[in-house]
Amino acid sequence: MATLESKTSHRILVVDDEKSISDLISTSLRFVGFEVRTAATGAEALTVAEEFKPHAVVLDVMMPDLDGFEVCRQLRSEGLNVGVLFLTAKDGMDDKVAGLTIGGDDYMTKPFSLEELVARLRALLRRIGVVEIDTDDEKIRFADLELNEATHEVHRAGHLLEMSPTEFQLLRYLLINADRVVSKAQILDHVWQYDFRGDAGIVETYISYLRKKVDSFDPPLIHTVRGVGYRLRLPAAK
Amino acid sequence: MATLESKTSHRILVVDDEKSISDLISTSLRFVGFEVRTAATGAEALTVAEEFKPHAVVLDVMMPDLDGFEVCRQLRSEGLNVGVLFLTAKDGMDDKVAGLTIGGDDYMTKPFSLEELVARLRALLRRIGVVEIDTDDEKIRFADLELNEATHEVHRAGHLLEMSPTEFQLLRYLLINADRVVSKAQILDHVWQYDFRGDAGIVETYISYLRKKVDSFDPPLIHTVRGVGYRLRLPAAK
DNA sequence: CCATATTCTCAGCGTTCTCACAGGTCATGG
DNA sequence: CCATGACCTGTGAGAACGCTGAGAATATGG
Repeated sequence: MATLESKTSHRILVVDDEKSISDLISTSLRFVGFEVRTAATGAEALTVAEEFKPHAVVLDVMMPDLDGFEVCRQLRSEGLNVGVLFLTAKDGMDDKVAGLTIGGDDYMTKPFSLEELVARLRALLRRIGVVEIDTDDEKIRFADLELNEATHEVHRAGHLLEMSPTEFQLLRYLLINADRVVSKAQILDHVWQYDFRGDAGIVETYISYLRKKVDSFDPPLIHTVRGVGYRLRLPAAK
Repeated sequence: MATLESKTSHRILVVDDEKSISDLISTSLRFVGFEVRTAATGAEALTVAEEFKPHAVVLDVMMPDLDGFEVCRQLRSEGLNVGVLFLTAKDGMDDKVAGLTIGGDDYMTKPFSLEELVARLRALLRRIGVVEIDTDDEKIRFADLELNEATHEVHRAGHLLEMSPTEFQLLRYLLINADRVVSKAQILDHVWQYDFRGDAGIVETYISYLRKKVDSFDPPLIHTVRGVGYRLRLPAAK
């Protein structure tokens, strides 16, 4: 309930020549409440942007016509106050990947997880000033559990918990969906990189890791819903 | 972030014939809160300045039509109380420019780092008297660590620490972003010269250098957030 | 021009993380 | 109560990550 974005939905332009990628991204972004438009080429991106006036652009660096940098430059020169989240291929061309974090911009390497994409995009909108700066926005809380995006810290009952990157992402996903059941498949789709081809059993392993850390305090917050998935909740006993 | 200048934003005119450079600069300056206008030629600079009335000008010395000195001269003859930060190519004419810094002006050689650009520009505005002189403005503090912009000195627990230029800049960047995680990519983009094409591993090396100096005292302040970046923090976060 | 400081690359090393697997435990339906 | 499938968790291999020393390359300042 807390995370329903019923208020102003922000406009995001997704630019990638691989349809499977831009579909994946746009579906996810729409689901979390953004208004999304897509473009498959740099030229198309500029055309669409002019009319759509996006608050942020998710932009593949490697594209057939104009590369991401050029598109970014032209967007900016049109005076749009737009944030850019660059997507770059992991392998090779590390040399061209310089200067992507100037201004409020950011970048991610493919493949990424959808959770991280959304988190980074929100952080970017916050920095750009599109969304009002509420310092609490950087924290997600549930009961006495608190996750801080800016410092990457997790506290439970005042104690600092050490978390690996994957544990952190998994916990964030559970927190965002607090009180709701999320299936292992959902978790896999959102928290793991989209090209992950392993067993869903990995989720059980990580839930186990999380429990050792998060639920070493009372009451336990991570609950199994047998046959369905997992759910973050407080014991009904009040 | 902590560096949002919500108060009076100062007007900066950026003059460079290379679009990629003026884009880079203006993006950075806008992000840290300045109001920016750009010009691609000396003639255009004069026109824009007349109407824009900038507090300071970032001015490339080498330009197709009028050179930076001539532009500067004409700006001054119009009675504008304007500070000038010259940009010069690495080779030659350093001495020619050096003479111009006797006023409130300053100069930097290309390529430069964005951190340094912003720091120099702020110092210049302070000297020019555009921004009120607050001696505290020249120091950045975190715990018992103090970095002085004016004297370029760093103290920890009362001890003076010797720092190389890069170490100083890196520490400043960490201090500005105290308590929040900064990635190696961010550090590279802000602290290193914009044409640096090396590995991000260099950041690890410099963090190591910094630790030997800054964290030879207790408690350690520079912390690694594995898989994400680095963070300046007090362990006091119980 | 030399001495020194600084920047940067690289590779070895230890640590942490990811993930598969497998045997144990538990809830549920018969 | 048992059988069954779902879930839990310890173990360990391999990979990824980060730290640091050594030394080459470069800049700096007398």
